[in-house]
Amino acid sequence: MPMLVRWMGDDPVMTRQDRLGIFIRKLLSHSPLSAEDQREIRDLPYTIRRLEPNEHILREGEKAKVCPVLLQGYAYRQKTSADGGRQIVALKIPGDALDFQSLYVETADHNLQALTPVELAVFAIKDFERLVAPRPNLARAVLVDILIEASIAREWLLNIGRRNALARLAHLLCEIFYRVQQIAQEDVGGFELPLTQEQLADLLGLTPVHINRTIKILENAGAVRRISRRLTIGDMSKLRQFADFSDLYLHRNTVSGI
Amino acid sequence: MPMLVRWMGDDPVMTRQDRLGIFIRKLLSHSPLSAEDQREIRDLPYTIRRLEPNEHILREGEKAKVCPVLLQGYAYRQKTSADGGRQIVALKIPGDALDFQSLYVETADHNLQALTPVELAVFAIKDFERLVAPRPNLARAVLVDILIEASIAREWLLNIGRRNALARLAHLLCEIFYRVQQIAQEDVGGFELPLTQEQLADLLGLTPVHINRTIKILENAGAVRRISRRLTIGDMSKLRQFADFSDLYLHRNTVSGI
DNA sequence: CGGTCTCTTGACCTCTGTCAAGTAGAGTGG
DNA sequence: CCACTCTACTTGACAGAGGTCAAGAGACCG
Repeated sequence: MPMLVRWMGDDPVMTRQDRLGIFIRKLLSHSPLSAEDQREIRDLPYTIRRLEPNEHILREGEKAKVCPVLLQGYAYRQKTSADGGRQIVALKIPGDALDFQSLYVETADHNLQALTPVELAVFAIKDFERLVAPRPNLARAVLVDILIEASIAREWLLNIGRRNALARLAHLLCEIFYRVQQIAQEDVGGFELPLTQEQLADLLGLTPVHINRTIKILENAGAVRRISRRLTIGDMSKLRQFADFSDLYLHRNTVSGI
Repeated sequence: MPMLVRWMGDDPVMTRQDRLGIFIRKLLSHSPLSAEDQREIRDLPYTIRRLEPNEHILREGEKAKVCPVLLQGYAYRQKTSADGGRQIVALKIPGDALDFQSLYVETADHNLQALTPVELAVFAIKDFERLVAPRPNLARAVLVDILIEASIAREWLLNIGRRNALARLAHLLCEIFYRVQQIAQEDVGGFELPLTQEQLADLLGLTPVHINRTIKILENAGAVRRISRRLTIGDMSKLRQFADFSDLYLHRNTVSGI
């Protein structure tokens, strides 16, 4: 395992409550929660589930019976067109709740799968609902989480609809870096991307071959580095220039109300 | 005004409460609301605001102070890239709430503008919050509304990322037809699109010239018709074939729980 | 009836896709 | 430690969908 997961703690000393720390940190990054709110989350019963890359967490058309939160690894939402084209429509990183949607809507409209080996904390929907319903702060945190994911989807629409391959790739890398940085407890300066070029292609509406060519441009410009096959950020400011990146759409610590 | 707005009622006999009917109908299309819930909405104070095409309802970076609902006309969410590329990231039709997001998040991450001449019902955020907070059914309806918009954004990602121009355009036309049909009280068989080719281009990540070429293909196939400049559906089943369209992602009448 | 905004069309260009062959790591078994 | 295999990456030649440019034609509007 590369350093990417170091700060996610495989530490056997961690208690069950500790393991949810990353989830709480994620929620706190956009919503204020009282110490009691946090404790209530930590005290919620859950089971740990581990999946291999590309295993399904939820399938299009299904009804979810549980509420999974990503503790380790990456996951993605994916849809396919009739002619087999695959599009990844969301990328989830450690700390992200994977399926708040199923708390409120009957059937899944996309496939939810593990991208890397993942570890999930799986709550029962009933438990989660009972927790959130009477606590406005938590209900709001869930809502804000949903809204931020929607905002990211809109930025992706702009990215895929209007930016060329180079800017598109740079933009995605910037976003991942910012998001990982946000939930990491330490600096993630040189973190390594666990994405294959095929996955990058499916994220960006491009082909693997063109991703390869585009990475090389970023690499030659020094914006990105590679150790063997692993992609690493070389020069963030260069990357941002390529990307036309602004983090406004990530809504970091910009909650209204309380 | 073409038949498109006929069923939206400019009828002067309509009371203030009546005018909100289309909003309630939209909410009912995905969430059950008691008669009392509905009355509470109708009794909420609001002001009417009319805007011309492309006028801003909300600007990126701003904080909304009101909660607008679209009564007549179309509106859109839009983002631009550094090199001036414009992408429409959401299309709103009569009955749609335009900005539930601002109830929960500090700053707007996109521009919200009128596409045609529009009529808005504008609620005060405070009023709306006071209405929704103690009513779980209404809170849930707001949430489901937000989730369905997010689902549409994901389908658009697939559409723009993986479908060619022909399927892409056909898919958008199918979606608009289904959505308009859903809130219309009568059959909207031959309804006319109020979109220019440039707007279609900005919706689909294409150029106006290519939209023009693509419309002609659909027209020659009989999937679409044109009277002067106005686009009309010619043959829905053909259009669906071009589009690889399934309406699952619109989540029509598929709510979980109460 | 001139002005303006769309739409239309053709010629040409280029970004990205396709195909195909080859290379390099990572893992496995001997 | 060395084959062997599998998967991912790399590269080049070529193709094609969609973009760009530019000029002209239709609508619509005062």
